[in-house]
Amino acid sequence: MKYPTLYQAFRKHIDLSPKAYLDLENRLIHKTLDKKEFLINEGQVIRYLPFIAKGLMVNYRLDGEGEKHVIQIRWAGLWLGDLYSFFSGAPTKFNIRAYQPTELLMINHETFDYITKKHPVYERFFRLSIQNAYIETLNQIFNLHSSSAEARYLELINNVPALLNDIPHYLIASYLSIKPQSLSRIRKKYK
Amino acid sequence: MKYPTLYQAFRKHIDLSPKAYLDLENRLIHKTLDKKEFLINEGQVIRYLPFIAKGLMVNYRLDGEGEKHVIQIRWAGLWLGDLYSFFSGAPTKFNIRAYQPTELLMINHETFDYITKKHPVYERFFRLSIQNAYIETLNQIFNLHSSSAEARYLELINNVPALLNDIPHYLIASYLSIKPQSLSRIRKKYK
DNA sequence: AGATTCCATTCACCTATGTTAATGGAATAA
DNA sequence: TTATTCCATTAACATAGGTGAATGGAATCT
Repeated sequence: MKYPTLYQAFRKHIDLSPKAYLDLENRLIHKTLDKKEFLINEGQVIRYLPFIAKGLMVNYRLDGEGEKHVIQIRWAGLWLGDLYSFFSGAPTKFNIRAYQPTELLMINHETFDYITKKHPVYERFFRLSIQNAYIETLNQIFNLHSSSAEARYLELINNVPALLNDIPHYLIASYLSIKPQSLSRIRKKYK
Repeated sequence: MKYPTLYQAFRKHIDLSPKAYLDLENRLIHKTLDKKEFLINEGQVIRYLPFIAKGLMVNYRLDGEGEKHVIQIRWAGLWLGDLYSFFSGAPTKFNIRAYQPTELLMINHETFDYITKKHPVYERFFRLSIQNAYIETLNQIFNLHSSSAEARYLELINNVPALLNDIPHYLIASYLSIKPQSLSRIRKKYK
């Protein structure tokens, strides 16, 4: 078993035999990204379901003025990507980029079809994954509605204290939906 | 066929024979809600997947101060509810309420299990539905990040002009994440 | 019908965050 | 190493949206 983190990620949601896991593990595509390297850009079709084995990735969209808006920040142990683009074949609207040296384990369509047919428990896993991703974004909307930027900042660094050292602050500001200057202003209050 | 709207909703995503559709239609639970009647409240477990045949429903969450935050507004032809609560059995954090006389067609667990086993195409439909709901919320987050309240208002009434007559303005304000006074201020500009 | 509650609107004032510009240090490139 | 770009921070000023209070009309209750 080369990637116990991945096995654990599955076991959190489904009852998966080591054998069924290894059947998948042997088919994974391993990909390494340097700091600031892109996994995918707006307009491309994503052909993989990527799991972050190590590192940190940021998912942002560009608005009409070309301004970046960070929608997701994801780290080791999590999936990311654009499920819609993967399943529908439509070009993505997202830009997904590593901000630390990152290792990905990726499932392509062929492997996805194979393992969900061979081990139906994986089908359940991916349905649960989408469901969880959906719930998480609903929470994110609720937070944007109900908490101030300051409160969102405090919650974020409380949950993921390492974040401030791992990515540029302007990306954290963008994720919080404020400008870097405002983030600085908030941070000053807590020094 | 009693509910062509529902059949159309399925046909938008999957290739469904009338026979397979009728097999479901006969098992639907029909529910009528009065104006302002709740479908479900925070803390309850939702036991159905509801489709809106007629009317209009609002989904909101309460924050720590007891303030309502409207997360979704949904109308005829759409599904709603809390997929997470339905599939996991966990109590919901949402309050779902009709704001017009509403008719729902609901699928319970027994029916869900039956039709997805009998007609696997339904399985695909529900995976696509979750996926679409997920994409929609990602868009909602992007809009909250990238557009002003004024721009979000203009987009909303452009997409759903009837909304202003169908629900109280304070709910629209909440959905836009502003106060009713601010909505009035914006509306004044466009008279 | 009359009383009551609810709701949209307006106004004056307030606050959080945006904007523009400047600075210096850190990271990167030559 | 030096030059250059990038980034976090600060400050002064600008603005979108919040707050609290008042008003009048619509809807609901008795």
